[in-house]
Amino acid sequence: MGAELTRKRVTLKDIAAELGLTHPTVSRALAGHEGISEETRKKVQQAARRLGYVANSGARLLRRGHSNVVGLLLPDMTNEFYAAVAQRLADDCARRGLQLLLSISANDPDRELAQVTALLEARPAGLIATLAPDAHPETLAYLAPMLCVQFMQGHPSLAGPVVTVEDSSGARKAMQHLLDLGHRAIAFVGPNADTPIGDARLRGIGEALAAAGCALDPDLIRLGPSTADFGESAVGSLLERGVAPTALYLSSAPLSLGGMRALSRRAAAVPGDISVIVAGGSPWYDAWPNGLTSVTLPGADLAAAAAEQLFRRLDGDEGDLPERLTLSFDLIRRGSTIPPSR
Amino acid sequence: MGAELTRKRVTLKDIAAELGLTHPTVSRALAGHEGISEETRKKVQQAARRLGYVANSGARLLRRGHSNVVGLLLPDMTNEFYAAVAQRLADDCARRGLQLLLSISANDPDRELAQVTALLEARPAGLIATLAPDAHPETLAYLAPMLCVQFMQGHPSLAGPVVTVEDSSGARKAMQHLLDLGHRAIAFVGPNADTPIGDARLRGIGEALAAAGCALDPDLIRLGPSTADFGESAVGSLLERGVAPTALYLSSAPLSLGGMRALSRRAAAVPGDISVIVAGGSPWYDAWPNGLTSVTLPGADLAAAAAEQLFRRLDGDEGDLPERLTLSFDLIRRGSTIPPSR
DNA sequence: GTGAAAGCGCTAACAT
DNA sequence: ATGTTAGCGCTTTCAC
Repeated sequence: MGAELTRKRVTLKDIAAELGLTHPTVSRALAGHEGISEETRKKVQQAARRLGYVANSGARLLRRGHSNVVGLLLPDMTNEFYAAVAQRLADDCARRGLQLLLSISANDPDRELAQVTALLEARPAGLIATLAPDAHPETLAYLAPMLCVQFMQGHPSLAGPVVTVEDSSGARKAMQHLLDLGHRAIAFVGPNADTPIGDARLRGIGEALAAAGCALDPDLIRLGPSTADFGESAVGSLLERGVAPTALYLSSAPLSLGGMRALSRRAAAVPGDISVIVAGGSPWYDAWPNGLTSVTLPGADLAAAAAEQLFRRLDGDEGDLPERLTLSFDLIRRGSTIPPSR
Repeated sequence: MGAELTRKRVTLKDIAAELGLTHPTVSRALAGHEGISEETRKKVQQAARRLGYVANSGARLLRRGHSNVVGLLLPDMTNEFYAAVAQRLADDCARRGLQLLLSISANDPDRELAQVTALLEARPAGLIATLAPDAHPETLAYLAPMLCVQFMQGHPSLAGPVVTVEDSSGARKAMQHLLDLGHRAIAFVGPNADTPIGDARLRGIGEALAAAGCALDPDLIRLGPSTADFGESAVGSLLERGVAPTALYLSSAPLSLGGMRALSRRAAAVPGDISVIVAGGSPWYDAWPNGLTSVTLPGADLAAAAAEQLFRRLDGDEGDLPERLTLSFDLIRRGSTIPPSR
C-alpha cells in the first residue's frame, strides 16, 4: 500500500479491475473460500494489500444482517472493576475478530435506553450489559429479541444468560474473617438496604453473625448511598462513638475509599487502632502500609465467563452451558486485619 | 413498541406500508427534514415507536460513506488514566450522538495494526488514538487519510491534531518541590531513557536540579521498564544503599505502585523515613495515611480537549484551533513530602 | 408535500 | 474455478 492510497476508498471492484477479475471472486479469495485457485488467492491478497483495501463493514452488515460488533453497556468506566472487565472483554473479542462498541449508562435509565437503541443500530452479534436495577421496561423490550448476556444485574423479566455474583458471599466472608479473629464490636458500612445489593450484603453479615452466635448491633451499622462521601461521614460518626468498634467492614469500593479517607484524616492506625476490611480490587491495597485485607470481585474471571457465554452461543454450541452463572467474592487477607487488642 | 416486535427487524418500508406512505417519506420524517407535514411527521414517529423501529447503521453508512462511530485506540484500560479518558470520551460522544468503538493495543505494534484496520472497517467519522512509539509505518499509512486525533503520543510522521502533555513538566515540578523542601539526596525511578517519555523525564529532573545549582547523582537514579516489578526492585535497591536517600520520586503509575509496595514490605515510614512523590491520579492517594503527594495527568481534561479537536473538525469549524495542544502535569501536594530530617 | 428511482459495497445463489 | 445477478436498508436527486 502507499502511493495508490487515495481519497476515495478502495473497493472489491477496484481490486477486481486491477486483476481482470470480478468482485465476487475477489470477495471469495479474501474470505478464504474453497474453490479459488491458489494463484488467484495470492494475487488478490497482494493487490488488496498494495491498494490499501479495507473492507466496508456497513456493506457487510447490510448483506449479512448482523455485524461483527459486540455491544458493551457498563455503568461506569472509572470504576476499576468495570475497567478490568472492559479490558478482558476487549482482549477476548479481539482474539475472535470482534469489535467492542462501548456505551456508558451512568446507571441512568434514560441514558441507558438511548445507549441501547444506539447499540442496536449497529446490529451487534451480541451484547454484554450491566443494566440499571430500575431499567425502563422499554429497554428490556428492545433487548429481549437479542443475544444479550446480562452482567452483574440479572433482570428477572429478561430471559437469557446471566453472569453474576453471589452478593451476600462477600459480606459473609468478611464478617466470618473478623469473627474468626475474635472481633465482636464490628462496624459495617454498606449500601442502602432498599437496593438488591445492599439487602444481600446486610443478609450476608446477618448470616455470619448468626453462625457465630452473635447479634447484630444496629448502632454499629451505617447504611447509605454507595459514595465516598457517605463512607467518609459514616466512618467519622463511628469513630466518634463512646466506644469505638475494634473492626470495620467497608462493603463497596466507593465506601471503602471514603472510609479510609476518614481514618487517614483522623490519623487512626490500621490495624493498631482498628482492623479494616475494604471492598474492591485496587492494586494499591497490596502496596498500602501493612496491606489492606479486601473482599474483591474477580473482574477478569467474570468478564471471561460472560465472553464465553456469548461466544458459545454465537457458535451455536451452548449444549452444556448453564443459563445462569454465579461466581462469588474472594477474601484476600493482608495486614489490615488482626485480632482485637481490647 | 411491544407486541409487534418480531424476529425480523422493522425497516422504513414496514413503517411506510403501515401508513400508506413510501419509505423515503418516512426517512425524511424521522430525520426531521423540511417539507414534511406536521401531521405525517407525528404519525411516522408514533408508528416507528409502536413497531420498535431501530435504524440500520450499516445501510446508513453504505449510503453516507461514513458512520457515526468514533474509533478509540488506547494501550490499556486497567490504567486508571486511560479509563478516565475513555469515560470522558464516552460522555462527550454520547452527547453528540456518536458511538465509541473501543480497541486496546497493549502497546503491541502488531496488535495495534490489526486493531486500526478493524476500526477503519467501520468507516469511523474520526479516531482518537494513542499510538505506540514504535508503531508500524503501515499503521501510520492507514491513519494518514483519516481524521485522527493523536493522544499522548504525537507521531512526527503523522499529520493532524495532537493532544499531548509536556512530558518533562511533571518531573521538573516534582524535583522542584523536593528541592524547595530542602532535599538534596533525591532518588529518581523512571522509565528507560531510550523512550521519548523516559528521556523527557530525565531531562525534567536535570533542569530542576540545574536551576537549584545541584548535580545529578547517577547512583540515585534507577531507569528501567515502566512496570510495578521494576519499581519494587529499584526502590528495594535504593533502600539498601549505605546512606538512604531522603526523598524519592516515582515517575510513572506502575513504578509508583511497585515502589510503594517495596516501602510497605520494608516498613519504611512515609514521610518519616523518606519523603515520596508518586505519579498518577488514583483517588487512593488522598485516602493514604498522611496522603501521597503526586504528579498527575489531567485525564478528563486531556480527553475533553481531544474530543473538542475531533468535533470541531467534524463541524468544519477549526479556524482558531491549534494543531497541537500541550497540557502539563499537576503537582498535588499531600502529606508524603516534608523537609528532610537529616 | 410526497413518490419514483438509483446506488452505496458486499456476499450468497445460481449459472457456466 | 470463476462470472452473473440480485438484494440487503437507507438517503438523495429528481420529478410531480
